[in-house]
Amino acid sequence: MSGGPEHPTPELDKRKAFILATVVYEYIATAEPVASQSLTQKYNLGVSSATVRNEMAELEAGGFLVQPHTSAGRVPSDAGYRTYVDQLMQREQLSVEDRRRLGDELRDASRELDEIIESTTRVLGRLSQNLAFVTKPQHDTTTFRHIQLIWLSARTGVAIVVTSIGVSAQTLFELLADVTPDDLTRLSNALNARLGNRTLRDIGEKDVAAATTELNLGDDVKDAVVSALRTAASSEQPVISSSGTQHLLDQPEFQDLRKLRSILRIVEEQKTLYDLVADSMTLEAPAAKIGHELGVEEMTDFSIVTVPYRFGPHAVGMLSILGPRRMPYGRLMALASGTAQTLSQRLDDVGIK
Amino acid sequence: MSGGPEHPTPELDKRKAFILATVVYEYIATAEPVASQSLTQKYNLGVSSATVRNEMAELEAGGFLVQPHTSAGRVPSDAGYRTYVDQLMQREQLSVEDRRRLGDELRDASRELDEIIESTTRVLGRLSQNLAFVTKPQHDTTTFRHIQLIWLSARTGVAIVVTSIGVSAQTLFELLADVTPDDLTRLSNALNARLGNRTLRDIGEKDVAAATTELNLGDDVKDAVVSALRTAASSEQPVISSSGTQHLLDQPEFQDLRKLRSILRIVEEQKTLYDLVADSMTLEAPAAKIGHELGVEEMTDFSIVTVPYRFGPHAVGMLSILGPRRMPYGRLMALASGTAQTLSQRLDDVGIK
DNA sequence: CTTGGCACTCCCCCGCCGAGATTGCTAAGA
DNA sequence: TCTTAGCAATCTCGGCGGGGGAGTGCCAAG
Repeated sequence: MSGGPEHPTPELDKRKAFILATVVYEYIATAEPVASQSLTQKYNLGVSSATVRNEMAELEAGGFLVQPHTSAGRVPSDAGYRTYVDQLMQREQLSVEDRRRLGDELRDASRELDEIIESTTRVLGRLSQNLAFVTKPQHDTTTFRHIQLIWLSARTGVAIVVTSIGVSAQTLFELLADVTPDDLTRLSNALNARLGNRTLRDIGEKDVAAATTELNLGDDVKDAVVSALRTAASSEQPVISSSGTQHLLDQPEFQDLRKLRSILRIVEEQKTLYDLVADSMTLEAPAAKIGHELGVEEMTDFSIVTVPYRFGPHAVGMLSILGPRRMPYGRLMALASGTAQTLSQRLDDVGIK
Repeated sequence: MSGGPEHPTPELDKRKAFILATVVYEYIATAEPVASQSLTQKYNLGVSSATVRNEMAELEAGGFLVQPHTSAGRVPSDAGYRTYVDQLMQREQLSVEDRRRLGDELRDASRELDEIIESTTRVLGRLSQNLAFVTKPQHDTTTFRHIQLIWLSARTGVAIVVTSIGVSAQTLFELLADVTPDDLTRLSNALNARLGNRTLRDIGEKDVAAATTELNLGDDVKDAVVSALRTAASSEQPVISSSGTQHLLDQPEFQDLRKLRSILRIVEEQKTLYDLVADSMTLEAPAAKIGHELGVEEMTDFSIVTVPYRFGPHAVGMLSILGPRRMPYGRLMALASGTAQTLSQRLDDVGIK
């Protein structure tokens, strides 16, 4: 311990690192506190259980392990998992089996965006044996393709916005003054001519205003269109598809119902869930948030693995797996990555060139 | 048992009926087996507990009550609940409190169909303190308002169908031969002229064919339109919105996780759920299915209350509450009815005249 | 037919105990 | 200085048993 650097995560010597990694690995597999002796028996450590005990005691002092009670084995702490994920575990590739099932199950998915997302979520839930959730694509970086204003009555209509990834929104609108079907058709045409091939994000109010004033239409019409485009770009409360709640019940740590109740509520509410993963949208690699890192009291026993998926060059949504802290990070991160890749691929296939 | 009538539900004399009703009522309230003595204490029966015991023994022989074990009180059987619901309980009105909350929570709901359904589901889940699920409207009895075919590329496009209740479907289509934007516009106009004010159900393939041949468009175009209209009329797998799963965890009978797991799966799958309530769509009053009546092994501990909601003159969907068999049928049936009424009202307000 | 009384049954809670697992510590050895 | 064998101490967990209590069924009297 003499020359050790004073990092927040102090450097671990080789043996400690190996022991920590093994404890985490073993605990993930068995859900039982890991004893020094079982380690020396199962793994070839080259030292006795007494030595392992000493090391474990130091790992506990360093905050990587905790003991449920005096005469029990050790269990990883959040910091222990973190170190494991960041430094110790090997990055896994998607297993052949998983890759096959992923391909199989998504082969015959429909071409409809929503159904693609839903079926991807279901597959991810099933393969991960945890709760999977997927945010539906944000359209703000996708390319505008078409807007159609449909006349329903003198003062009502529907606005439909189509982007390169599909139909992104339909909005009912009400106007203050009468318009004719022809007004709306001409406005649609004007907007389509003007806005083509730009990303939704880049389309501003004045682009719309230019079209409406040209056609002598009121500001109420302009506002309706702007709001339709805005809704299309990103719904204020992003929608999440989720699947696999029942798998959580299988985890031994959730035999206690209290832990489950709040999770179910959070999953239904969606908003908290979204906020938890939102910051992972800009990342390249899969990210794991572990226990307290989630910053939500009720979720300290859970972890979330998140990875963005893309449409074209931009990340448009995220795929996540929610499970016990004791989750197989390596496999799930590989699985999430692989699924995200498959999904991105599929969106590119389906997308409108 | 000699001269007893051989009805499936034998006639109950007044006192038996009252005792059965009270046992059910009491068990619903307490979730504890009901003892003869507690009945005579809490309710003014005018007879002693010994008499009640005799009556209870006969009710058990008749299949209305069961005893968890020899020295326990009685619990209603499915038949007991059924008799209670059909003959014994009083039809409740929506309580003032519930009516107020219903109004409050749905006041500021959006005008978008999906959001109306979602928020109704959430409110129903919250007020019922059980799992609520609502089928999204079937459009086959709603009136056709508009179809718009949007050109995306020479061989792809989007079909949007608007009915009196809102936008009912958007479908991407692919064609075998090139078409121009103008082709699609003219076809849209032709279809709109031809199909206006008919219900989706009444629109047949030949109506579409008439329009496409008139414009010299191929059968692939016709098929695309027909399939869009068909999808709009009724999606083959009806979508269900659900809310309140976490309330099930609060029920004492579901402390056993095994019962919950299968329910969660069923709720996620949606299909079973839909099949269970589908036949209640044609009813006027709220219907209850109790335990075994649901016909699903994993759901024998549950009951479902269902009531259809309408758009205009037709039932278009259903609102259901899923909870323990021991649910307050009277209150929940009133709540479901009231919510359905509110929802129907709201759809009529929002619907396109 | 009703009712008070009573014996009987069964569940449930609680405390107790012993087995087993695992640790920390100590002292000897490399 | 690090490692290791040995050992006492600690804590959990499952099983066992008994007491309390709730509730029933039955009987005999009203």
